[in-house]
Amino acid sequence: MGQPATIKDVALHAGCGVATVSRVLNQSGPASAKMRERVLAAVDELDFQFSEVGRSLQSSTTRTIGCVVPSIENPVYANAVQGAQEVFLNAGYQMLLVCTNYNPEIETRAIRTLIAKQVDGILLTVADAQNSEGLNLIRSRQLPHSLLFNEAPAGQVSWSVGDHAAAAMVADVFAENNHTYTGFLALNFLNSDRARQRYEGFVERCAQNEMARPVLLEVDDDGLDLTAHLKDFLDDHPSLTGIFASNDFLALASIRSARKLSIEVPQDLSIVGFDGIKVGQLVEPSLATIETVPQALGAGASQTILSIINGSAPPEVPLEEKRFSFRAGGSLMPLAAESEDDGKGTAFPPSNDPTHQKAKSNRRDQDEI
Amino acid sequence: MGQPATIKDVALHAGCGVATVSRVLNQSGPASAKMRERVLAAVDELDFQFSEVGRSLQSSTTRTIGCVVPSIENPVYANAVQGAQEVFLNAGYQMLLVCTNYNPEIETRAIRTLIAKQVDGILLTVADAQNSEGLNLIRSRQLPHSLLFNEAPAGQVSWSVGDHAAAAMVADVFAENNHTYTGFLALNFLNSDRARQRYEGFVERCAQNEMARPVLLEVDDDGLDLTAHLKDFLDDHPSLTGIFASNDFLALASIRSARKLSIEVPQDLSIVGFDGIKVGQLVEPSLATIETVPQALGAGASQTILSIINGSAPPEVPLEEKRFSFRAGGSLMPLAAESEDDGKGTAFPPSNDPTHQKAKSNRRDQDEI
DNA sequence: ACTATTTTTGGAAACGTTTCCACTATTGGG
DNA sequence: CCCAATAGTGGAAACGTTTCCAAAAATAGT
Repeated sequence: MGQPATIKDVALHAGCGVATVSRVLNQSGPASAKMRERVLAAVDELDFQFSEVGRSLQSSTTRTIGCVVPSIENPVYANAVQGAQEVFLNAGYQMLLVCTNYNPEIETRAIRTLIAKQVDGILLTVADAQNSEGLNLIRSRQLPHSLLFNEAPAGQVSWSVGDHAAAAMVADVFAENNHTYTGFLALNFLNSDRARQRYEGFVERCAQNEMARPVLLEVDDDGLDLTAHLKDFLDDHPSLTGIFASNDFLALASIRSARKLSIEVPQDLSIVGFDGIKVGQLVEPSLATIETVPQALGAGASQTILSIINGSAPPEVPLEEKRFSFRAGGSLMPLAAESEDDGKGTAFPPSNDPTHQKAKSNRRDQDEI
Repeated sequence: MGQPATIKDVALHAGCGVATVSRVLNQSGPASAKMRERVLAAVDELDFQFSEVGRSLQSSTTRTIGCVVPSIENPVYANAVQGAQEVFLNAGYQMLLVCTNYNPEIETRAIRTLIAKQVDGILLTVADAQNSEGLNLIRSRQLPHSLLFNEAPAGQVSWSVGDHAAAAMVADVFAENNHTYTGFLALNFLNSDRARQRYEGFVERCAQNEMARPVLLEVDDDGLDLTAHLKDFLDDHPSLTGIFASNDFLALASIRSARKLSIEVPQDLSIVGFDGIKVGQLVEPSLATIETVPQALGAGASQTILSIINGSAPPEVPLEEKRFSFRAGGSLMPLAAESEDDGKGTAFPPSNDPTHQKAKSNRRDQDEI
């Protein structure tokens, strides 16, 4: 058995024309019982399976979707990709995955190749949605696509967390807990429009809350040795009481580094993360963070692509409050109010805010231990 | 601009035959300077790109590799997939990814589709390597492939951790730390031959070390509420001093649950994980675990496939000691020796074992805090 | 200038499908 | 028993490439 059998082999074996084989197997036309019988027997005999390549050429459809993300080591993307691939698989599509490692060059090349492979659609997270060569290629070919995690430039759909608003919520949380001097810890600031949007949202809302302008600490490598950076940073800014880390790993690494520097979290320093990865709830202190729903976003974006393909109505992007929420945790501690009304009132979030209800119960959960 | 341009359009535009266009663009034959000029101009004009589908049909090669893994929510698989995809991308291959969710049925169907799509090779982690329908399909078609994380049945290559031996090493570590009564905490025992092999390796080596037979605690859901399970388990087996969790998440969840039950880790109960995920080092207590190198395994398995394809010598699977090592952590504590030589000698691993050197330094690292 | 060579060129087949269309059996009605 | 429908069948074109091969054009050698 050298080369895999083709439809011609089957036809020969069954003593009929290829058209008949096609009709029988696809049930796309009439066929007598005997013919059906013989064809099926031949198929069995030869272990025949259609070549999707031949089919694709003829139908100019590949039932394949491209998926371009920075990296799946980040559980946020991993979850999103998993959600997407599940939707695609159920719809009979396969997914070509490319990780760009936040490298715009790889991004562009990958998109080129995907187009050449004639994917039926592309799901993508680009480094910079405002300025992505690949995205332009996709647009100019009118290929069905959806952005994921990027805010869309114009009135286009995109399945993103709402980084700006989510970061603003963190500023609010800090404010409610009487933190005034905060820092923003960023990784990959240059190559990620997400990080920038979080920063902007945070800075803006801090200003509105009459807090000091957050100090930016940018780290470049993904290692775990934040200690030196953190030390310098805190030495330079001794009045800092809270740090907003642009993702949960960074937040956990900060907690670890702080511990090494004999800085207690949350007593000496509060830390809030972003993403809401699973382990954040398993650690001690548990991580206060913005909880997001990457799998849902991935699934939604996939459905958007599918509906563009088959012309049905695309799903609505959920409201922002469905896309993120604040998850309280032991890494954030209220500061004693230094003015205004009763200290306790502001120290704990008001109970009429559902978002914070969760926060509260979580905190109690912890105190039990 | 309706349909994308084909080579015929280019030929028409350039006023030449399609063969000439093909030659110019592929640099696969002679072409005069003027011709080259004209063709290139036409390509530019029409924004032409070759259709890989047409090419695939003609070359019976797709430059696509299938990748089948249980899930990429698990960082072990995510890392492996990432490593693999990088190797493939560098070699000019794209990767079709399917997550099976540990479901053998999806696994089989996915492999069928991949074969139909004429992938040039398949990288896969199956639920059960001894008994995988999909794997048989691949074998019978002699499709280049490599197993990942599964131990290969016969003398076939497979890039696996060496679960049996790694689990045995955990038994040794428990023994060295004077733990005699241990438990094995498993998730997905039924659907994963890896978990079973770890269990076997652990049980066997425990016997050799004259420890009690480990008690098996099987949990089914992936949630975080291990508390009830753990309580029942420890009530049933009060003499237990150590638990080997079949992955790090389970280990972290156990620590959390123990804390809720007012059981101190490691003072009252030692816990060892498996996989060596990044966060294990960020938490307190840090997680004692088997550290593995999933990315390297993914990359190696990919290279194996590539060399099968182009007939070059496949890379050697690294020795077991390169594939896993014990990483010490605060979640494991030596028990006071109840007999034999000086307590301290067995309490800490012997220093002539390189594996444990690392362990030791890690532990010191922690004590510093 | 005319042949012998070399360099360029384009037509056509092949890859594995689907589908249109024409053709051949089969059936039913008179 | 014959003709008109109808059901079943197969040939061929098309999808977008590459590549073989023959033809054409350019060059070189007398």
